[in-house]
Amino acid sequence: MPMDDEAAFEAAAAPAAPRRGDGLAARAMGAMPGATDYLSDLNDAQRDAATTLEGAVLMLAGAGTGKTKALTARIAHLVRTGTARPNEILAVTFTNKAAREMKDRVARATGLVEGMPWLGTFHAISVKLLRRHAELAGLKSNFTILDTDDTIRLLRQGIEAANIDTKRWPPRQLAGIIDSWKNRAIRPGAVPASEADAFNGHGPRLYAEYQQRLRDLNACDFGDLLLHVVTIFQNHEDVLAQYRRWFRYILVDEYQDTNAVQYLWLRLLAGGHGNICCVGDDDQSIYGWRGAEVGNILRFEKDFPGAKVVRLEQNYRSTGHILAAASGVIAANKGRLGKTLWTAGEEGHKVRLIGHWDGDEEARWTGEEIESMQRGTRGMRPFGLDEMAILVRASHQMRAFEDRFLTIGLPYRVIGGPRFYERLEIRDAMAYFRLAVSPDDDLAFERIVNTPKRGLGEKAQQKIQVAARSNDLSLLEGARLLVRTKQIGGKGGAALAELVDGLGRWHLMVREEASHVETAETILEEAGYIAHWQNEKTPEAPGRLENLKELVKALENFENLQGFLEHVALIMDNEQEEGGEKVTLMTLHAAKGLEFPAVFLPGWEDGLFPSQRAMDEGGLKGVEEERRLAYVGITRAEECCTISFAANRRTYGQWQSSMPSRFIDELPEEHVEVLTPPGLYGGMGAAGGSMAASASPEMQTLAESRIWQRAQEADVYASPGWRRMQARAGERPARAPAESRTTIDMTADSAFTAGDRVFHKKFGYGEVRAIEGDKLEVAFDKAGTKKIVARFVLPAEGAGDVPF
DNA sequence: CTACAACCAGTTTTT
DNA sequence: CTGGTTGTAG
Repeated sequence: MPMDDEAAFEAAAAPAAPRRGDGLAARAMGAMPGATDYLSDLNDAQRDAATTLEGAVLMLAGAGTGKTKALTARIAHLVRTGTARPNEILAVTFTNKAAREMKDRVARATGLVEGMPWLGTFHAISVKLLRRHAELAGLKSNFTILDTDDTIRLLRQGIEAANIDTKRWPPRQLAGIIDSWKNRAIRPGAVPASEADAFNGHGPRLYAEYQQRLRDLNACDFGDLLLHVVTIFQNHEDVLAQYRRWFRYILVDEYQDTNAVQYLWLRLLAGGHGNICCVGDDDQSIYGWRGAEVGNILRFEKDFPGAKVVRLEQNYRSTGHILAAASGVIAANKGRLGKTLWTAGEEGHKVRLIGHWDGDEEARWTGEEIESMQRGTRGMRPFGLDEMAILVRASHQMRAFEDRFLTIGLPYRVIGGPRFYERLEIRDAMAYFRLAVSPDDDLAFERIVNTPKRGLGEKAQQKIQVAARSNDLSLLEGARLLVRTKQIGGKGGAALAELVDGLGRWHLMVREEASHVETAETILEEAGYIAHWQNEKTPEAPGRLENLKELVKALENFENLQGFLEHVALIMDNEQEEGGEKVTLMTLHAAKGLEFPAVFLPGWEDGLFPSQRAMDEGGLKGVEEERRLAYVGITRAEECCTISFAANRRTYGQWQSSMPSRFIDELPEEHVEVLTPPGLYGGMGAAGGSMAASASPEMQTLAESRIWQRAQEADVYASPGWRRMQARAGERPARAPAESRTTIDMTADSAFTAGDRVFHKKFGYGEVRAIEGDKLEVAFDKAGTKKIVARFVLPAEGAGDVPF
C-alpha cells in the first residue's frame, strides 16, 4: 500500500467531522482569503448543491444547467473547507471523457496537483480495488482484463465445445445475455427461472462454464470488474468497513445511467456515512439497453431518507426556442421527476425542420447548408465548422454524410467511430505485447500463433492445445514442448520454433526492463508483423503501418508495457486532436454532455428514430427512452437546431419508404420553422406527397398530420423541387434496381462467347477470354484475370443502364 | 494450408 | 451494399 493511501486510511479512521459541516466551512473560508472564488459565480441552486456537504444530496440537473461546475465546486468546497482530504473523496463517472474533464476542472478549482480525489469511471476504480483484493474473488492480482473481442472468442469456444451450432446461436448473443445478467448482479447458479431458457436453454450452463474458464485464465470481463467488487463487499465486512471509512464523501455523475450492479456498489460504499451526492437528469437516461435503470434516480429519496433534492433549472446553453422545443418533446414522457428549464437568454432562432426525398438528398442538402452557414445565411451569424455537428441515431447513417462530404471536400471528423484500439493491427500488436508481459496469456497466444501466416493451421494449433492441456501448461509452454520434442515438422515446425524463441527473448527484455519502446519495436519487427503489412498490397496496408507507428509512439507516454496495457484495457477511446476546422459527425449517445452552436439532427423517421428495435423490444418504455434521446439531441444545440427526415432510404441495398418520426409531431409548432426546399431539392412536399398518393391507412395519418399541413401552407407544390420530385417518383419504382439485376442473372447462363464484354459486381468490367463448362475466364480491366462462374456476371451492355 | 470466390447475415447505442 | 465466414481448388 503506497504511503499516501496509508495516510488517507489513518485520516479516515479519525473521528468523523461534525454532522453539518457549515460552521467548520465558514471558519475555514475565513482563514483562507479568496477561498470562495469557486462559489461566487454559482447561482443559488448550484451553490446549494455545492455546499450541502453532509448526508445524501440529489442534484437534479437539467441539460445545460451547469452541473459539472456545481460538482467541481462541491469537491473544491470539501477540500478548501477542510471537511475532507482530497483522497477521502470518491468521484465516479461513466465515461473516461467525463472523468478526464472533471479531473481538469477539479485541478483548476482546487489548485491541487498531487493528492487528487479518487476520480474515475466505475470500471477504472473497480480495477484498483480488485487488484488489491483479487484473491477474495479467486483471482491473482495481475489478472487480465478481456475486451469484447476476447470475450466473444472465449464464448465461441465454449459454445462449440457444447456442440451447439454457432451459426444459429451466435456467441455475440450469449455475450449480451451474460452481460445483462452481470449488470443485474446475477451470478451463475442464480439465474432466475424465468430466464433459464435463455440461449436455447444452454445459457445458464454456458455462463457457469465461462466463469470457470475466466478464473482458469486469471481474467475478468468488463462486467466482472464491478460484480467481483460487489461480491467482495458483500462477503467481507472488514474490507467494506475499511473503504467506508476511507471514502468519506462520494459523488456520482450521470446517476440516471446506473445499472443494478453499480447501484449496489454505491449503496454498499455509502451505506455507513450516507454522504453521497448523486447528479443526474432522469430526462437524459439513454442507456436502458445496457442495463441502466431510471428507477434508481426516481427512487433516490426512498433509498436515502432525508435526502436533499436540489433542482438546477436555469439553462445557460440554448436559446429560448430550442429549449422550448426540447421541453415540448420530453413532456410526452410519463413518470418524470419534472423540471422546468428556463433561460435568461434570447429567444433566438426557431428549430428548423426539413423533409427530403431520400437519404442521399438529405446528406446533400445538409452539406450545402453547412457551407452556406459558414458564410452566414438565413439571418444567422456565420458559423465555423468546429461549431457545427451532425448527430445521428445509428452509426450507419454516417456513411451517406461521409460520402457526400468527401465529394464536396467538406472537412469532417467522426467521433466514436471505429476505435483505434479495436483495429485489427493494433489488437494483433497488443496481443504480442501481452504475451511478452505475461507468457501464459493463452488468448493472446491463440490470436498471434499464425499471424502473420506461419503455416500453423487448425491442425497444428490443435496439437498445441492438446500438448498444453494434457500437461497442464500454458499454450506457449505447450508449444515449447512440441518444439523441443520436434512433434511439428516442416515449415510450420521451424516457424513455431522461431516464434517460441522470440517470445522467450521478448519476455526477457520486459523482465530486464529494457526500454519498453525499443522492446515493442523489436517485437513487431522480429515477429515479422511489420513485414507482413509491408508485403500486403491492399489499399489499407499503408494506413495500418501508420497506425502501428502511432501505437509505438503512444507507448512513450508510459513507464512500461504493463502500464500501457492496463491503460488500454480500460480506455478504449481515441481522441486525437487533429488540426483544422472540421464538422463533427457522431451518434446521439456519444454527444451526451457536449454542446455545439449549430446542430443537425437527420433521420427523424419512425423505424430509424425511434428505432424499430427499441419499439419492438422496449414497447412504450423503449419509445420513451428514444424520446429522451431526442431531447438530448435538441438540447445539444446552443443557437441553431435543424431536424430533418427522408421519405425514402436504402437499407441493405433495398429502398424503403418511411413516415416522419412521431417526435416531429411532438415539437411545439410555435417554436418550429418549416424550411421550404430551394428549387433543386425536394422538401416536405416530396415526402408527404409521394406517400399520400398511395392510400394505405398510415398514409392517411400522415396526410392529416400537422407536418403535412405545414407542407401545404408552404406551397411546396408550386416549387420546382416538387415538380422534380414528381417526375422522379415515376422514374424510380420502389425496389427496381435490385430486381432488374437478378432477372438478368438468371438468364445469363452460358450465353457468353469469348470476346464478350461482361460486368461483375465486385470486379467491374472485363472481357471473356475462355469458357470451361459453367465457368468463364475473364480478363478484368482493373482486377486482372479471374475464373468466374457464369451466373455472376452480366453482359456489359445491360449493367450500365440500370435505373439509379 | 492457403487463397480465392461464393455465400450470407446484419445495423442502435458502450464501459 | 458491405464485411465476415464458408467451401473448394490448387
